[in-house]
Amino acid sequence: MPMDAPVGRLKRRPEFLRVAQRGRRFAAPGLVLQACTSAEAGGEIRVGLTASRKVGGAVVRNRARRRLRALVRPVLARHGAAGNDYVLVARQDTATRPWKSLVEDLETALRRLGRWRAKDPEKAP
RNA sequence: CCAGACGGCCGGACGGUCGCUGUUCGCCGCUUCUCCCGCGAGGGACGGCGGCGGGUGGAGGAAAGUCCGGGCUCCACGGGAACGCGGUGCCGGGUAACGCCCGGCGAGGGCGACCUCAGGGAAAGUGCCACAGAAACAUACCGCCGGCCUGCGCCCGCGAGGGCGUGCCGGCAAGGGUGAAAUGGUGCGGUAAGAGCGCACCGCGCCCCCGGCGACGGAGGCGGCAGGGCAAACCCCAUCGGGAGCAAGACCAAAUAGGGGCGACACGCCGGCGGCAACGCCGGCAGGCGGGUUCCAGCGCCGUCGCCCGGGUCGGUCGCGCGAGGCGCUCGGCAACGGGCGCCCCAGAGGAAUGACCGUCCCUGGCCGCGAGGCCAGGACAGAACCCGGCUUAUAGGCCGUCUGGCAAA
RNA sequence: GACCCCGUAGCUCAACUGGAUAGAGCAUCAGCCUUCUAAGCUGGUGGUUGCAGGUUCAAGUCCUGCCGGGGUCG
Repeated sequence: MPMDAPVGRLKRRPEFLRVAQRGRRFAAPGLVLQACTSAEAGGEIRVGLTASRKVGGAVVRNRARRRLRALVRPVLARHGAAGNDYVLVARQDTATRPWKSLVEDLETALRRLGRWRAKDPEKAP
């Protein structure tokens, strides 16, 4: 069983701004990932979710944010490097994109930002 | 069967794997205050927090727009009235209340079922009615008629006389023309020409009677028209309204700064003010502290430490889910709605949960196939933020009931 | 949560107290000028006045309900 990192939440506006300004970002078709090393995070990883009004009405925004949250446990907590703050930004296609594509979007985003963690934890030091 | 009118209802269904959250039960761990037992170490009770497991609940008919009406909370206010401002406006009911709903009246539209609209006052006053037109609320452009008449001019005629134009005085408002609108409409009589001048019918106003709680409807008589439109122009009349809003409001309460109290230690000099005094306040000097060190000058600060109190910010808790509550039956009422009885508890988040993914089924469309069927798309409008009653707006598709007009059959 | 303001030609703005073909500048089109272009001159096109109802003889203007922008306060 892979070791899932404990997941914290980003809630306040300064935390989002810090990740946006000091971190790296990668834009996939279904989502945008921003990542930033964080001393406050410690051994866990912290995640923030964002869906702006550009994405759609309240219903569409809620759906996009819920799908992004559903991505956190099976992908980000399992494969994301600990000690980082992540921000997942919803795009216009987030609510309608096929689920498999959305998973691949997040995986390639983690790889491109150098935050990919191997699936098998026993081989890691 | 076709076309249509009105009213009501639903707002995909089932299953699986992972999650979030409220509540409840059990077990485990930690634990402040309070209470109980114990000399004590400690144990227990009620709670609180965390974890695990089980049960159970978890977006809408519009949750939306914020257009009205309330509950609730705080503020203001002795009561009432007047003024101002804002809303509402046929009548009668319903309701906690409403600008909402129901039933009825009136006007307009539709073959019809039905739909749409709305108070009174223009004789309380002010104002506006462009252009056109003579004139828009007071009048006469063209016109019609009479008189002066033997006026004047022209023409016709042998003549008597006649015609046309024109001047003055007077009568009329029928016709023409303008306009959205021109002083009731149609017909007959009447007249020099006309006119409600007279008459009949219709309209209008007043009076009276009948029906109705009423808006109003109907019948009769009288008056002869008593005098245009706009009050979603100002206004008058009637009636309603104190202001703010859950970020209301209440409670708990870090760090820092500042305020107050108590205790310990420290506490010089001069001047002024108050006071009997203890003493307090102010100003100056001295003193102490502040730059890596020393001196001088300048600047800033002024008892020090400890404990406590109150206000208050971040933060947290409550407000916050039993209510003008749902569902069923029944009674009264044409209905809106109300009464009675029984059953039920039905979201409470906090950057913000109520879901993510997969499968089967159900609709709709396209393609393939002779066919059974298969494949691929799509399934509306839209997300609670203190809560109710309405209104308005958005909405794929479907279901039910009543009624109207046709066609066909019996 | 409580409010306010604005929507007029492709763009920027007018239209008095309701009054009749909704104006102006830039842009655009055509012509003149020039060897050509620009500038200049002349003329033209271009509007469901955000939408739907209502009041009125008449609505960009008044009333009601929507739609879309922008802004204020706590």
